[in-house]
Amino acid sequence: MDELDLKILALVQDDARQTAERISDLIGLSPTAIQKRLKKLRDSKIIQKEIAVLDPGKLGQTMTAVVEVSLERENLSVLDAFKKRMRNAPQVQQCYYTTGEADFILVVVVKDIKAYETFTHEYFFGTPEISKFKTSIVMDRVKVSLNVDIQK
Amino acid sequence: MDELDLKILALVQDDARQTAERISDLIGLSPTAIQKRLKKLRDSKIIQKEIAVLDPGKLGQTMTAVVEVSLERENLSVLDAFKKRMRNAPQVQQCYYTTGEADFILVVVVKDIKAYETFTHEYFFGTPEISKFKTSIVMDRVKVSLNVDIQK
DNA sequence: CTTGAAAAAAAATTAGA
DNA sequence: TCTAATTTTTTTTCAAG
Repeated sequence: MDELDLKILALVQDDARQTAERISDLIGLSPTAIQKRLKKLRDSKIIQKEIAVLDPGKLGQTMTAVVEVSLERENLSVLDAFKKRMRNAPQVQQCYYTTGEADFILVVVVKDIKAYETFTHEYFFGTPEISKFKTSIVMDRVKVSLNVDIQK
Repeated sequence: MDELDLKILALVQDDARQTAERISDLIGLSPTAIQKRLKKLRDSKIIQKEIAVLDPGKLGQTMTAVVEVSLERENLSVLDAFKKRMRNAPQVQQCYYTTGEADFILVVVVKDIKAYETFTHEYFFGTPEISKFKTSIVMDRVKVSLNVDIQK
C-alpha cells in the first residue's frame, strides 16, 4: 500500500468503470501496473466490492428517513436478533449500533409515507423489545456516498 | 422499465462486476440484451454510477460517527453554505437535511477520535451559524449499503 | 517497475427476424 | 423488440529488460 494505491482507490471509489488505461493517464503508471494493483486491492478486500448506485427517485422510492431506535433492555440475543432483522430488511439501507440516546440509527428508503408506516408496523410496533423510535424525514439528500477519506 | 430491468438492477446494485453473460444465466435473457438494457439504465441515470466500496478499517479509518447538527437561524444562504461545506468535506460520507430536532444528520468517517475532534473544530466550532451538534459514536456498522428496495 | 505481445474475455456494433 | 454474428475494446497473462 503506497501512495499510488491510494490514488487508484481515490479514483475508483468515485468511478469503478474507468479503464486501467484512463487511470494510467491520470496517475502516471502503466495500465498493466494499474491492473495488477487493482487485483491486489480486490484480493486483499481493501476494495470490498464494486456496485451500481441506483437513483431511488427513479425507482419510485421517494422517501428517505433517518430513524433512531431505542431498545428496552439491551441483552445480547435481543441485540443480535435486531441486527439480523435490519440486515434482512430491504427498506433499511444502513443500520448503525451507536452510543448516545438511541441504540440504533437507521437510514430507511421507501416509496412514500404510507410505505414507511407499513415498515414501522412490520419492524417496530409489535416488537416489545423496542421501547421507542424517533423519525427524521429527509428533505434533501445533500450528500450520499460510501466514500472514505483518502490522503497521504 | 419492466420486470427484467428490475432484476438486472437488483443484481448490479450488489455486484457491478458480474458479466452480462452471468446475468444472462441468472435471469434468462441473452447477454446482448442484458448489455443493451444496462446501457439504457446507465444513460437514463437510473444507474447513477458504479463505484468501488472500500474498507474504511483497512485504510486506517476506524471511527464512524452519526452527528445531528442544529443551525442557529435557518435562512437560505446559511443553509446552502452549510450544504456546500458538507459536500466538500472528505470526512463526511453522508449528509441529510431533515425535519425533526436537528437540521442535518451526518455520517462521518475518520481515522480516530482525535481526527474527529479536528473535524468538529474545523467545521463546527468557530461556525457561529451552528447552535449545537450531538455525536453518536458507531460501535457496529451493522449494515452499510446504498441499496434500493426493488420489487415488482 | 516498465514495455510489448498475445490470448482470453467482455462489450459494442451491425444485421436480420 | 429480440437473437445471432461480427468487430472493437478491455482485461489478463506472459516474457524480457
